[in-house]
Amino acid sequence: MAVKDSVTEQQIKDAAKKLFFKEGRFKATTQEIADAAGVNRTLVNYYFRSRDVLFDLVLKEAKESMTDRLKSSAGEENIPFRVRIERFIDVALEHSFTYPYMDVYLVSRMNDDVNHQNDVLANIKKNDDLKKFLKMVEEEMNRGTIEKMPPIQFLLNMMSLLIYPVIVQPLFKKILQYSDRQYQQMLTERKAIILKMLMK
Amino acid sequence: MAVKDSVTEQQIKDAAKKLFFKEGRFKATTQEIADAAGVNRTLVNYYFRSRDVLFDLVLKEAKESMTDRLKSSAGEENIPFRVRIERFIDVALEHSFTYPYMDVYLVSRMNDDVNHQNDVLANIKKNDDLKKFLKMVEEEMNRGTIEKMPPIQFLLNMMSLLIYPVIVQPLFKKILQYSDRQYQQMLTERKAIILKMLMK
DNA sequence: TTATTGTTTGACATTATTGTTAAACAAAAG
DNA sequence: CTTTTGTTTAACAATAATGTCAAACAATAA
Repeated sequence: MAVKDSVTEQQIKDAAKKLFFKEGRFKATTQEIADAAGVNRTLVNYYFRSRDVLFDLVLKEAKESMTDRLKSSAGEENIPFRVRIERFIDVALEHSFTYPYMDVYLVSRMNDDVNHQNDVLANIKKNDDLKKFLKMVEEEMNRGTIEKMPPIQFLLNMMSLLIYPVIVQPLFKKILQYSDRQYQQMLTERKAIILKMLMK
Repeated sequence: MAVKDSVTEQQIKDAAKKLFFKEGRFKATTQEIADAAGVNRTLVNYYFRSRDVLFDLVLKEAKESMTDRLKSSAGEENIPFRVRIERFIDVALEHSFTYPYMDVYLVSRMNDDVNHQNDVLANIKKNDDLKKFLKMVEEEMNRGTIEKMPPIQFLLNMMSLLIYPVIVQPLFKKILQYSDRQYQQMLTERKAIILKMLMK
């Protein structure tokens, strides 16, 4: 038995994630992924059976990463709502610096999946954290610290303000002639702006 | 000479647009496009030389459609800023009902292009309407009707609040168990909400 | 040492899709 | 009527990527 155990398997998955989420190379072939992992191409088939299985696995982990981020804002502790939102913004920004292309990968693939009846989306609905968060939002509206509206609209606003600028990063960087550094700086500036827009 | 002139060419382009922007089938093959247009597959090559030429053409038109929408808000007429924003929201919402997948197609393709050094993005920067719009935003901030911030952040906020919910439509429809009709309804409700968030 | 087990590799088969070409076709012009 | 021009078609070639398989390999267990 080799010492490596399943190091190779992890290397392949990590290489795929790096290509997708850090470099935005969504059309990477198995050959390119194998090269990035420094292994033979057929090992992708050996460990994951098929390209699609690997891709769906990576997509699943991206999806989980997203719900985890929401969890960080809806978590159990008894902290003020404003702090929750701040925490969510911090987590989301930090995440977008590490994986600038994950969100756009998600929306692209979700779209494909709806057409291809994959069930990657299937188990999303049973999301208790979402319900919990929406309930907190409603309470906060009754308390008067945020504008009254259907709670789902508050969630949409928050996600929009945070994630859209990350998704359109390639486009806007070109339009504004910003460097990576400058764009990140601008995203960071958004924390205060977003907070002001969300809270009264 | 055939009576049809270049009807076929238009049929193919329209079929591609329909598949991409209305149905979200971004991975459509030339065969599928030809089928949707009701013509022989090789006519795609006859009229457009290659698949990529057709795809880039369609992308270019989508890009123009986007800048046109911005123009509708930065246009010459001397109308109040608030009305401009209202008009932009109306145009954007209407557009999203007709072509629900155009925005996500844009961000997906932009991303590919950055990696593939296509120059579809090349001529975007010379966008006078953008500058004009940002200038108006700045004036409005001095007038005190909108919160002070770097004007580009105002633009980002507006685009985010409008377009993100359209981009994540497939995902959110699933999560919320909404029908097309319900989701559209929710998007329409956003007009008042977005206006309130953008203007003091 | 030699089985055994899991891993890695290269050669090959398969598949899917695009692009090319020459011939058939249709309609108007000469 | 036949020539010309542009359009359409089917057959074929080229390409690129995935997936399979048997053999080679490495390391431990027997």
